[in-house]
Amino acid sequence: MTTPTSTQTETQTPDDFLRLDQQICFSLNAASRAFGSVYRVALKDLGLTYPQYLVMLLLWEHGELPVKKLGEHLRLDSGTLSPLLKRLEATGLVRRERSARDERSVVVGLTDEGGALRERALAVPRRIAAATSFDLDEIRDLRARLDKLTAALDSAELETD
Amino acid sequence: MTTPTSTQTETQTPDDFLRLDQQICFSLNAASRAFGSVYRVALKDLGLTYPQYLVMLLLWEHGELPVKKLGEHLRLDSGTLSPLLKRLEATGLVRRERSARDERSVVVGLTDEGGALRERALAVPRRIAAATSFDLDEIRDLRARLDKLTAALDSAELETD
DNA sequence: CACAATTAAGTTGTGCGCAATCTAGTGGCG
DNA sequence: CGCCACTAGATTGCGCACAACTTAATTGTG
Repeated sequence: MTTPTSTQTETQTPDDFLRLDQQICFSLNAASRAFGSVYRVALKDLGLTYPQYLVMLLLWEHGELPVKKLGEHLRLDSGTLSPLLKRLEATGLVRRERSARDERSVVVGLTDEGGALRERALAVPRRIAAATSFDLDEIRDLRARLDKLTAALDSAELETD
Repeated sequence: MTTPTSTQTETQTPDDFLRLDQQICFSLNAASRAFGSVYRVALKDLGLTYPQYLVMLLLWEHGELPVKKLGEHLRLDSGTLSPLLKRLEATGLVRRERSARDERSVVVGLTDEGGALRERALAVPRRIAAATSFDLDEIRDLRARLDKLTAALDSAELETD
């Protein structure tokens, strides 16, 4: 067993801190991956992965966006987006062209096929919502907490400490 | 802009469902990745990635475990664990040997170096906790909700539907 | 005991996430 | 104009997550 000998003094590091701290990030991770499995099934007949689906959501909403903007919305850099977009282009859902105004920028838009896929994607959210068995208020509340947590982590990262 | 023409009838799929549903899983994902960045920094001088750190936590707590048990605790299969453990073995923190009782099983244990690393790891939780700026109750509550969500997603997945 | 079904790890292949680096275009500013 | 800092994307390399498959050991059942 090797039961930790909880020192329990006023200062830091009581022995089982090494379990407590694991909790929140691990739970987060586990939930995220569990969602992944559910989305994987729901998105299978659309031929999309979850990150690809997120890109398509943005394009369905905004019509077209430069890679930079996609990255800002999704918190992803070009190292992740470039190959992902290349795959979406290869499957014919997306079109990429360099902006005329700024030759550095690449604008991503929908092909007809990509636009048409939206119809079939409308069934996805309901399937996901059913799988969570959370009501909308619960979801909203949880989301708010998570966003607050993310913001805290982001700003903590900036500090040199 | 292409503002969706919210149909708003009684049935499902009001148009912007395609944004709402993104929310919870995306927030989850974002929080998980934000944690990843913070852990990456905190674990850097230990020479561990976050998943490797989780394995070490289990070994520090339990002494040694078969790969199967590690996978159950972490929700990971051998496809992920085998190469990860091989890397930990290569850096000298971990020892792997086939069980004598069941030759199929591989038991993972700590080397002296791996055991010694625990001392330095004790500083990690505090750094992480500081970065979240959440108090313990908040953490506990959030964790409970996430675990409930994960359980719901897991059981939903089993249903053939 | 023999042999099929099950189980534990490992392997292979794909895609994501991210750091680090590279390329090329843009925008100052003297 | 010429040079330099900056910016947008792409590329490379590594590790994780997971599906699908392989190999080898074990268990159960006739």
